[in-house]
Amino acid sequence: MSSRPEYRDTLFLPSTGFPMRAKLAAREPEMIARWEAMDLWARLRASAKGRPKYILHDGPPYANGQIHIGTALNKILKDLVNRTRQMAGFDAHYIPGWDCHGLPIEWQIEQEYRKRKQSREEVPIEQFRRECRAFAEKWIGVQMDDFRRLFVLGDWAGRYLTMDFRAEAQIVREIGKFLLEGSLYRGLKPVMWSPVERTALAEAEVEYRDITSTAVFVRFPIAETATPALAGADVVIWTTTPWTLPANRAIAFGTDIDYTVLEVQQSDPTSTARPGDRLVVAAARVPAVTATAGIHAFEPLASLRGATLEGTVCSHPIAGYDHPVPLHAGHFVGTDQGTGLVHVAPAHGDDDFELGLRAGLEVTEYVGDDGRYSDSVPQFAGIHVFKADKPILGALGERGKLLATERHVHSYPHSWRSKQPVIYRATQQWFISMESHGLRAKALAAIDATEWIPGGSRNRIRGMIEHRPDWCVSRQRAWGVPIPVFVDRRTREPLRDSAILDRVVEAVAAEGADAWFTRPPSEFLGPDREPDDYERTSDILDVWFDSGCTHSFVLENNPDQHWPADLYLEGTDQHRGWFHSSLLASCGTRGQAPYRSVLTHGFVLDGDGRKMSKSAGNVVRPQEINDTQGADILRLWVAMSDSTGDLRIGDQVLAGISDAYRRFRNTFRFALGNLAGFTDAEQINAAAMPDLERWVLHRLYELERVRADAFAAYDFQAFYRALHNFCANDLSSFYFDVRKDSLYCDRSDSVRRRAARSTLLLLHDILTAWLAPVLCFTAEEAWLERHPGKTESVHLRTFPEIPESWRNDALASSFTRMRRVRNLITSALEIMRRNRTIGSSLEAQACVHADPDLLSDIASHDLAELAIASRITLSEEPAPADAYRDPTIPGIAVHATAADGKKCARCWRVLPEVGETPDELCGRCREAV
RNA sequence: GGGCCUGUAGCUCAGUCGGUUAGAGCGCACGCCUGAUAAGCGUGAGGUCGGCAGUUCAAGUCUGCCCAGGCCCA
Repeated sequence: MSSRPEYRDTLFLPSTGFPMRAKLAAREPEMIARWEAMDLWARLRASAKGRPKYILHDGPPYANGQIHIGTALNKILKDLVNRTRQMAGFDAHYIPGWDCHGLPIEWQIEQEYRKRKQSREEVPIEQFRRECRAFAEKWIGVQMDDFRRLFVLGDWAGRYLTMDFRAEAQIVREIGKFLLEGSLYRGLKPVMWSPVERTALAEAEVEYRDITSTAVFVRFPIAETATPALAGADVVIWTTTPWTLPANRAIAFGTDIDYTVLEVQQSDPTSTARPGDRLVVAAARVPAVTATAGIHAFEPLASLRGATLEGTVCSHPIAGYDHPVPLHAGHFVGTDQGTGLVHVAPAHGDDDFELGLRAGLEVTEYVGDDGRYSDSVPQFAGIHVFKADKPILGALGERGKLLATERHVHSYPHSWRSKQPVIYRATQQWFISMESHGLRAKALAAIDATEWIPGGSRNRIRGMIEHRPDWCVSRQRAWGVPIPVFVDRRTREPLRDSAILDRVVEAVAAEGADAWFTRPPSEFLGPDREPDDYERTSDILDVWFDSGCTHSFVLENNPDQHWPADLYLEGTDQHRGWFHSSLLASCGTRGQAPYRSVLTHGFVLDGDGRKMSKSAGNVVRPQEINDTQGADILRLWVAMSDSTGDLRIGDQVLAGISDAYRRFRNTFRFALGNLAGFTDAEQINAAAMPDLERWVLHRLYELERVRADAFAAYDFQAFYRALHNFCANDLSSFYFDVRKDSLYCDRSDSVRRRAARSTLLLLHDILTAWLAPVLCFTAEEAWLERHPGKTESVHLRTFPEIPESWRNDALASSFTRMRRVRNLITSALEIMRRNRTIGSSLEAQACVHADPDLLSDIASHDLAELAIASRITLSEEPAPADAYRDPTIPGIAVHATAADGKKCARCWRVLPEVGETPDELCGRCREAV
């Protein structure tokens, strides 16, 4: 039984230059250099010339920092879409872009000034804008390097920037359309205002944090009422923002809320509530309010429904504020906290403003840009509103109107950039009306006409569009596209003149948005208008308007693209961001959405499903994965995750991805190793192949259908999971394992070996194409191993045609049954292995006992070959008692024993024929050597 | 607090119209092989289907509530 080492040299053992260890982190950059040297992008475009276009329009990342794992996910997903569409026969010309204007960049430049103890006001606006531009350029370079390191294919040389002059000019033209149409209007509205940054903020620029405020209970004496029970009483309001009290113009009550008029009988000596005082509060709040105010005993005098309060008028509690304070119904009033009576300052809240509109209240402009009360404000002029608590409380106390104070922790809006609290403040802003020209209706219709994946996206954006207020597009900042409007000094009306707009667009296209600020107004106004009659708007546009216009300057009038885009693909946060602003900008100017489909992906969480944050220390950086494991690992993670929901990434997840990667890689390695020296002459066609090979081809046919369906639905995970299972289940543990004997030991001219090698070639050909979109580097490496050439690339290929003739359902179901029997045999062998009767399965033989009808099906297969045993016999006789059975597979048993005969010194099978000659070889091997 | 979404094995995911004992791959444990070798093969363990209630002859699947997580908003 001794094996003869010299026979090793007569075998065809695998041989390949494709290493088992990938060394991706080191090799990937070399491969990128090679693709750039061969100008892969230009070759791709040339090869796709004339094919139908597929346009995925890139949502521009913001150019102010390193990319994070979410950015990487987004770009890799886009790349998967583009590559799979390109390989499916489309011309996928992808133009990446960047969002360049806006507050975050301005803020960083200002920070640099602050570090140098320099004020921004000392710097000319052109210089400031120049610095912002340089800052954006720097980060665009950094981000582009990272994207290219991930091997995201795109027109990097032709990338778009929202700060390109032609982009800025087009953005001016787009806002100009709203101006000329009349839906752009100027209005006074409370907006979120950051006193630190001195600008209005969009909701997207605000984050909520918990703060502790001094909440106050304030008494408003009733001055006029038709209800006798109210005479002489004080209405008590509660607010967490005492600084808004000077702007108070009304008090809101709930129509259906029950209120109590109570008379104080006994109170704490420190309390401002004196016996005999009468107070009005919601019945539900009486216990809380009296407790806070130190009222120990009281008498409820009357109880009345909110509606009866209408018509009652209070006087203002602070000296010097003599205006009446009427009571009005407000739908926003509740009794969860406070007093059930809400102080209304129309200048300082949305609800307040709306109530003020209905009730005809004055909107005060008491607070300036810097957050200080303006000079006209009695008592408090010049005081910053965040430092106003003390003087306001003092003024209330002077008149005995401060009933109580308490510390109150609540969530409050902050600028996400400066982390400083913001205020609601009435300011002059530019708005795009949702109603005046039917924008809301157009947008809703466009939502219905768009495909949303997953389906929940439609509901989400619909709800937002249905309820959103008019779009506030102005910002009192410098780094952005100007709102190109002249306002008539006398009428305060914006000038709507297309000739002026044309001149502005032309100037911006030539010298950038600076032109608006630096050119004399007369150049734009033309000879017929007197510059002194008009005021040039200095506001710039909300950056969401910029990015909402990318479709117009990237897709339209571009022969490489088309409008609308086939797909927008962004994270789920973009329902309120880019999906939203693009929809409004496009519906307002073109009446339809700029996209046919919108695909959304989730957010990346850590290994435990938690949000990543610097403070939690659970941030996974894509750059680090590239530099350690390789971009192919990161790409495979994307392809094998369900990106419609949130994704997890962490050591354990990445370890799993690495395992999957190794399976794919070793599949390539096995095929390549066994294809050494393979030539066209050796190849045979499918019809001449054994059943085993034809079954492999059938499986490829099935996978092709999964592939086509999955890619069409952007469900990459479904296909790559199926492919991974195929490599593990069907190839490695079955087909490859079975065919090793033939590949290593058969004569080189045997049909069986030739069929196996032909199949390996097909597998190599098909799997390199199928994996090319994901494992860009590895698939290329495997492809070049058989197709060397300076300008050769797997990425220039399309998906191979899989012939319908490979389909063989009957064979497939027969194989399914056979593999069940095979499992039974391997289980039986395992028992012998435990008993130390055998080690290798080739040391065993087995007899399969079964009913005749079962046997006839099994008999069509060479079970010894398929189960890698030395002999399998079939018998209709009842099985011996110690035979292996599986209760779930009735009517069949396997009786396994040590194989009869001697071990062939070359192929290691144990056969009776070995030893008949002195060479200790089986018949097949004797002939082969 | 509101809107949208997610929750099945340690991980990544299947699970059709409600219908047998809930599956796969990986990982893990144990064993084998040493001719894919920092590989390969086999066997096995592992689940209160987030929880509770309801509808039903029957619920991972339908309904309600709750819990946890995410995005957006307040």
